Amino acid sequence: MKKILDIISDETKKAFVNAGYSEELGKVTLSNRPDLCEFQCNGAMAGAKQNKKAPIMIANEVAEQLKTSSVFSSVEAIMPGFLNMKVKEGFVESYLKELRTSAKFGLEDPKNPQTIVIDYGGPNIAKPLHVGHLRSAVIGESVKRIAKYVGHNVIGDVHLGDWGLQMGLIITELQSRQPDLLYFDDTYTGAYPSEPPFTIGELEEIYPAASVKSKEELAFKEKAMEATVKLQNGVRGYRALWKHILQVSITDLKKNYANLNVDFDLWKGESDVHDLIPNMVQYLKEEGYAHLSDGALVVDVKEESDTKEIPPCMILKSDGASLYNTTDLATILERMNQLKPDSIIYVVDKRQDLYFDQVFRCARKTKLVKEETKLTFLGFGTMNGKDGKPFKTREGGVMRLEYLIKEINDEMYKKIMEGHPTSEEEARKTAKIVALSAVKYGDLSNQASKDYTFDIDRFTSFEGDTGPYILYTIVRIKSILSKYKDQGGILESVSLREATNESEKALMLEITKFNGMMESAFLEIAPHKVCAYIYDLANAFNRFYHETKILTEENAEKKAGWIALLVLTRDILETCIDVLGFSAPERM
RNA sequence: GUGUUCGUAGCUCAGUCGGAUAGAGCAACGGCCUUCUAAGCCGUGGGUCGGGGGUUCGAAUCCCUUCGAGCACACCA
Repeated sequence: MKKILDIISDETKKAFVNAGYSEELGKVTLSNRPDLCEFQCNGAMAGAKQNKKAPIMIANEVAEQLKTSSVFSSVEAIMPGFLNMKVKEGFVESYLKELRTSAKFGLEDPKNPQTIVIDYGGPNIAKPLHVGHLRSAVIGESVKRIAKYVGHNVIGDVHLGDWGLQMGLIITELQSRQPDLLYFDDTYTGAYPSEPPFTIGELEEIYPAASVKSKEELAFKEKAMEATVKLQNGVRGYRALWKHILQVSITDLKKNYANLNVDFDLWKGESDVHDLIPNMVQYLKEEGYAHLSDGALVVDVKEESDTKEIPPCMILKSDGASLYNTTDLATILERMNQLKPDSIIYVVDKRQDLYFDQVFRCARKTKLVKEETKLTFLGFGTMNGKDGKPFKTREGGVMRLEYLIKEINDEMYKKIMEGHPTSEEEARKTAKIVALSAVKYGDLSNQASKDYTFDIDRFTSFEGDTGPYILYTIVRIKSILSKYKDQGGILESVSLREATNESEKALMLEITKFNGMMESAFLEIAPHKVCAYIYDLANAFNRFYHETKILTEENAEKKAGWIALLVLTRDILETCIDVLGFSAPERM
């Protein structure tokens, strides 16, 4: 269905035309003076010059035209030429009634659904997740869900870092610890065990140890590089070992991502495109795109309009090895072949801006992507600690994501037990849900591209503009609805009524904004708009709640109308938090 | 050095691609629970939108300039 602003704008545009002015002047926006009106139109001022007329005169003429409108309850022309308008309660009521019966609260399905690949997560399988992975997962998941909700065909790909020197390091360290393993026996031709020769706990210890060793012992590093080449060349034992690493690590990653309510459609990694690289490189050479520069194979990506020097995109290092750019280009190639996306969105640290600029340009220039395919870099800012510097543990190390989440879960558990004591089991469960909302809302309510301050104290205090506040609002509504049912009310049979007071109308108007909000959150890839919206909606509800005694209302129809409004508010809030990647408990 | 992002209340952030008196939250202060969850609601104080120019009826928003901060700048990912 149409957005409410469009309906109102159409109405106003007609009035402008009838008064003898051009149509585009009739564009209506939300009021930025809610004390004066609900909607406003500034077209009279814009039209003053072209019509050589005082803006207030134009505004008056238009206001006159709108007097008989079925939409507006009042339209005032205010100096110097604002049109301040309020809409009829009945208009809002009928709009909401239609909205309530539509599939997505008034949001229309896209005319041309797109296939969108979202590349996010990007964990390194040699290392446990740390706080640096949080933003990509949280933002990417939300972007994915928003696009899905809007009606596109969306594929989330975790894009594992599973193919570099890191693998060689682990294998080499493993060999020095357990040289007798079958995997290192070149003469062995039988099948390898299905059980890995290490646990996730050991794996987590092996990599850092190997990493340190490689910096101290040149011989070890060389051996690791050798092992990497052997692995990439397909040496059986190494491949088998690598598969074990992958399997153990992915199991652990899935568990961690599941705790964050993040899930991927594809668990592809750099290794998946390894076999595509030789042909791709050959293609780039044959078509004359790539040339040698200082021994490395590069593609020039400079453009006339550049205001700065853009270095060429490197395809192969001077030693012939592939690198980050290579696998990313090959990944684009693979995605184009297998998924044929209209759009690929990368949710990556914004410091990689230049890299992706090079990769995108290279992919376009060399026609690895179709001209119509959109490549988008959604760079997110750094997660800083209270001191404004990148987030660290108290000891100054990198904090594991698991520990961070645990810390917040525990804090939340304490809070719940202080507030509304309940069984240990339920409190733990609720704490987990609320904690996740605190972390995710805290992240998503900021613009993705900006650095933001991760302040555990602030996030666990959950007052004001926070995830828990949103959940609290939902829980309040749920509580009323369940009591209504206890009274014998039937939620399915209630129907909306005209607003009878200011706060009720304000709540209803807030609901009408849902479709427009979701549309722009998708177009602008901006989950923070969803946050801003539900905060406003929750505020509108809480004001209404404080003014209105719902369950004790004697007029049954009136009460049912309010219940219908609550159901709608709850459904929209829950839809929004689902799109943000968290959920609400029944009680808290 | 070049480029880039940014600078809004004491702190953390919004500000609908030029509109009216720049908004929230936290912190401070003052009200509101015998009645649907007080993790809430209502109110008070707090700002030369980094500085200076310009564009126009009108600028936090657009342009120029200046100061300050972060980040990036081919064989790492």
